[in-house]
Amino acid sequence: MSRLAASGALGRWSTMVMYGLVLAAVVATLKYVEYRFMVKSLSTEVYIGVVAALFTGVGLWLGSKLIADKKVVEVVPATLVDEQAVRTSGLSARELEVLQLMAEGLSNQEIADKLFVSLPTVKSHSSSLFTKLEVKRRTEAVHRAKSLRIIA
Amino acid sequence: MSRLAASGALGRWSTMVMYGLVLAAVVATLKYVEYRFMVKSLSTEVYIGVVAALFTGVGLWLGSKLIADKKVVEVVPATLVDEQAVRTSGLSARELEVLQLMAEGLSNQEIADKLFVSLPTVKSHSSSLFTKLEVKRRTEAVHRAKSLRIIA
DNA sequence: CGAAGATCCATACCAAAGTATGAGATCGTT
DNA sequence: AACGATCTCATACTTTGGTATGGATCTTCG
Repeated sequence: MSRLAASGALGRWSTMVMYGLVLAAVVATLKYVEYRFMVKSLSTEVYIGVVAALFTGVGLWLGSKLIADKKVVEVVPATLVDEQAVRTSGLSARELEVLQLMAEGLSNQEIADKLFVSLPTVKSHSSSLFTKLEVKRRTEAVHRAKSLRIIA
Repeated sequence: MSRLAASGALGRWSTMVMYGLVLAAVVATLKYVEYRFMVKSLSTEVYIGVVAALFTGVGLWLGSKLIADKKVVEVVPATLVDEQAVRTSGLSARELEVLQLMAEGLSNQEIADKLFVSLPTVKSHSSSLFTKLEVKRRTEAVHRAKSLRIIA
């Protein structure tokens, strides 16, 4: 939905046209005001101020149309893993696997079966994994890993 | 994090000041260019065009700073508890407390200390809690409770 | 009032988790 | 080739987790 909205909101082409038209309209309006009220000497600074304000608004509007939605698509998956954090954690591939299965509530024996290794091996991975995450228990490891976005 | 970024990114006050300074700088620059290159008649339209472009950029930038982050805070809280699920689970108040502390990685002893009860009491709550959630281990309980949105 | 559920605690016992130590095999890199 | 890291496994031991059983209050509700 967001992706469609982002790309479909405004084509590059029509955006440019609209843009030019708005600019022209602003200038025309200012000239008109100047003429209509016989104010010969509206200073350049005033023009610039008005235009600046107006186009800040335009930029804001454009931003909400083009950027906001895009940001959402970037942020929503933030509930997932942060590759950077995974690398920083220093966990090996195997340790990460064990950790993920732990998070799903599996016992060491079940993990061993699923990975086709022995129970001592899983315990070995567990211990080194706990050390790297600076925790003492599996539940703590899971909690920390989730808060660090190392696992989903 | 997002909340801090959203409110701390730009104070209303400093925003206005920056804004005025940028505007002043732009006008000054244009005047300088006009003087420096003896271009007496840079038309008002050119000024306006430049300023419009610049401040569209400013608006865009502001938008990305202020709007994007705001979107984030709207999206994130979607991951909370489902009161209905909590009631349906049949967990008592105390069992729920124990479960929540489990999810934070605390040991039974730590939970006992935090709730000012004995270790056997916590074990008692744990066991009945496991039965109600139909699990055998605390890690499994936490996993299930989270998927059911019984806990955050 | 009496039954039901919740909370609290205890003791005992078994299962699982975690630690310590050591060691063999593989692999990529210096 | 030598080194470090990873993966594997084992054995022994300690700690924590979980079950079973039972008992004591206390509250709520029909």
